[in-house]
Amino acid sequence: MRRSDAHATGVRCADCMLRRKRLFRPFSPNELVAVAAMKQQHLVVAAGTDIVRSGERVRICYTLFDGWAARFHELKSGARQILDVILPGEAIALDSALLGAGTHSVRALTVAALCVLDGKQVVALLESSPAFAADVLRTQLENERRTDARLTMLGRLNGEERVGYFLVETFEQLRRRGMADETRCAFPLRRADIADAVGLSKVHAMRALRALRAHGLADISGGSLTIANPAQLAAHVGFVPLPTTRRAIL
Amino acid sequence: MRRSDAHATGVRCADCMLRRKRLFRPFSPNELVAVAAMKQQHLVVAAGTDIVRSGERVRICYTLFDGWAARFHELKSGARQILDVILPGEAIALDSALLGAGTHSVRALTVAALCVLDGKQVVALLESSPAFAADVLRTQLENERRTDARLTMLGRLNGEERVGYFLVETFEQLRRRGMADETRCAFPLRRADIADAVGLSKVHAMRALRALRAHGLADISGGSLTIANPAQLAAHVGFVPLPTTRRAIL
DNA sequence: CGTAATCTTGACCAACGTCAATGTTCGTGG
DNA sequence: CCACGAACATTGACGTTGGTCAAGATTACG
Repeated sequence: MRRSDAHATGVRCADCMLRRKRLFRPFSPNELVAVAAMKQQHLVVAAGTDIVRSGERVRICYTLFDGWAARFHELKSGARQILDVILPGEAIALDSALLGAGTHSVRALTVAALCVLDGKQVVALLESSPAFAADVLRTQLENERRTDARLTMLGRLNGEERVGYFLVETFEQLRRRGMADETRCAFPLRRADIADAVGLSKVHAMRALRALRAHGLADISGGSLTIANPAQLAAHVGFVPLPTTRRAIL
Repeated sequence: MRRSDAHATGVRCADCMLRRKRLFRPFSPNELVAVAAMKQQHLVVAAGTDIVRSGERVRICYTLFDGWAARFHELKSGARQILDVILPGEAIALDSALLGAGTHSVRALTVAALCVLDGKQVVALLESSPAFAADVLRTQLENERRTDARLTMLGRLNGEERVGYFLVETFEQLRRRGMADETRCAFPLRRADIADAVGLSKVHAMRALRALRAHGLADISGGSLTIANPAQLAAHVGFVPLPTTRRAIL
């Protein structure tokens, strides 16, 4: 990461508002101590900063504290595939702490605040606290279910449906974090990001957006997304929200 | 599952040849005892049998002992997306033991032998043995990396590349299990299965296969797959084998 | 106020899906 | 051993979806 883009601030884990959200698993006092101990610093990076670069072997992982980021692959051809959007409370690069050099990159989509965690201590906590390890596994299995659904979206839906799916799915994730109201949320992604997430060219992603707008299903303008009837859009594209489980947060 | 398709046989975990493979993590004696205890039966099911059906809430999971299976989603439209191919040693429905009712189905592609495990005991082992839980997490994170690569394949490769990718990826998985020689392996999938795995129609999957054959990259005939030069095909489609890690096996 | 980035659209071409017909394989019963 | 049917494989023809190129409009920002 380009440290020039970063500066440190301070927030105590015990005071962290994120942990209080219903979406996340409450922490035992011991675990909170362990997590606070492994937290090395609090970083703020500019939009566009690469937080993690594929292939780098760094024994560090992160929790996204504030802002948006995207996990992605970049092909030799220059094409990019966004694997998923990372929202506050999600772990970043947990895999590289356990498996070594990562296979994906992560880029901040907005100004982003990160908690920096020492990978070795994360592994140590996982290997010493079975309840915690089991909860992280549960969270990871839930991620797999979300990814399975995205595979199906990419393999089996047409352009308009893919974009619609991506929008409701993201909207739902925001809603669970209290970052969206009934029909509206912030949406900082550019058209090219949407295209890279749903496997379309930028031009065709545009057309899909136009069609969704024409059908009264979704509209992006001025950096915010409006979905008049989320349930209807979900039904239209076959999105089924996963049952809420309390996610592990580092 | 249709029990009529199934019958019981017996194989002891301690004698299991699968566990001896380098691909899998060796077991501590205690863990082996715990796993042997949670193993309820050994089943053999016919090709085509649904081992797990999406939405079913069964507190049971499986280890595929022998044969091939596929994890898939089925849309209301009747379209099917194969999420991945399951080979011997892989866990089936582990997610439903930890998260409840599954979101995917699993179907046997060949005659398949399964170890049936009691979900509650699996969870108990995970929550009591931190080293084991961490290893299962590692395995799951590795699965995520494989799935990430598949997302990229679906989103960014053309038909011929997608089929080629699917073939080498599967070939590599077989090779690691000692189920393939240098250029050849069994390949029991039908054309429709390939199409459902790579997000193409059956007709177009056929054309992609024809192109791969014409280019001397891959050939399927008589139930077996030949890849003259796996490294070349891998390079052609951008497949990068993951570093081998010892996978947890239940 | 000007420059660069992004958004938006039209025109045209390639990739992919659908329909439909024919060939091939394999299992079953005679 | 052969006859038959069912499932699967293969291919052509044609329509639709999505990619590419290129240009103009709009926005963000110094």
